Amino acid sequence: MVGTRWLDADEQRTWRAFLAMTELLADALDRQLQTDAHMTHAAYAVLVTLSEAPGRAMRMSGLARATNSSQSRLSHVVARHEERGWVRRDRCPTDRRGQVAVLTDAGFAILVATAPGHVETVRRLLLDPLSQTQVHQLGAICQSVLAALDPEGTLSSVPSD
Amino acid sequence: MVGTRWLDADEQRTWRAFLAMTELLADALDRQLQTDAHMTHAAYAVLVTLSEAPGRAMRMSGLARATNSSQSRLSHVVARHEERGWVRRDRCPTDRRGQVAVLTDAGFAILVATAPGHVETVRRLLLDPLSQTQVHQLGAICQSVLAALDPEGTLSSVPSD
DNA sequence: AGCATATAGATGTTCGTGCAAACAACTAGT
DNA sequence: ACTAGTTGTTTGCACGAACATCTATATGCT
Repeated sequence: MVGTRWLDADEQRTWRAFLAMTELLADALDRQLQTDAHMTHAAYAVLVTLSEAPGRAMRMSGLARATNSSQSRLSHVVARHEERGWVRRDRCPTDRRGQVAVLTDAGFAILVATAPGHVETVRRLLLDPLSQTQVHQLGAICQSVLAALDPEGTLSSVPSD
Repeated sequence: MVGTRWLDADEQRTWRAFLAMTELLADALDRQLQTDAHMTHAAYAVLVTLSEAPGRAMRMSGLARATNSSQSRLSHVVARHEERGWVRRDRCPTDRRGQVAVLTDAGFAILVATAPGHVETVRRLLLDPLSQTQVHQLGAICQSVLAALDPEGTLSSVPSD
């Protein structure tokens, strides 16, 4: 390929700021969850998603999609949660290959204990520094990029309306 | 703590879209670099940063700061680069504790070969889906968040003017 | 029915990263 | 010079994540 469309100075700045921002933010959030709740962000996402599901239960594959996780990663994450007694695995009644991950009361309690600190961190590091207008702009921007990343809106978790 | 300021529906949507967007984007970029260049993003960042430094050389600690990496991570990354002959480690003339990482010609050649594909991916997945206005908005947003994450602008790499 | 193929999920290996510890060399105060 | 403390860097270890592989069940086709 001959003509690479390089980034101009402006795009360069935006891209690098974006990169630094997302890396530092992810690091900060991971560290918060790790030190306060001995948990990965992937692990936290599983608890949140289950807690919002009907019956606090979900098929493994659906849970994987909902948390933007590979099946392999989810399987490991749920295995760890099971060892801690936060999640239980039931056999799926309609498909004998399937497993249903169920959030236990202990798991829900952990989430209740963990969520405030996490939300507070998200607010402090991402939302508070922005004006309300910027928050809206950011929302629209993310939707646009998601549409490009995810051609056939597989993300039921992020409705656009 | 009694009063957690939970996210309202709007903030919730924005935050989750942001989360999904950054995760999917990072995954896509990592995969691109991995399959096309057998390289981590952290590894790529080191090559880029060195290539822009005077003499294509930089002290380890400065390189760590410039790439938003921990010293430990940088040490591992540079070790791998050294094995591949892309980077060389010289002793620092002014401080005998220090090491200077130097990009070799081979390393520079790899970067030249890798950059176009990477830039193309960044453009296709992030910049192209956005209007020019949105790119500017995103830039401003990132600067604001960075300021919060990084109280005393340690990031010389992202000037705000 | 019978076979190929696809899907759900688990497992093992390999690799990158964080953390804490180790060590060397610099700096400041005595 | 001597100690105390700090800084620059590397290293060992433990853990999470990606990828490929494997087993079991389901589905489609003839």
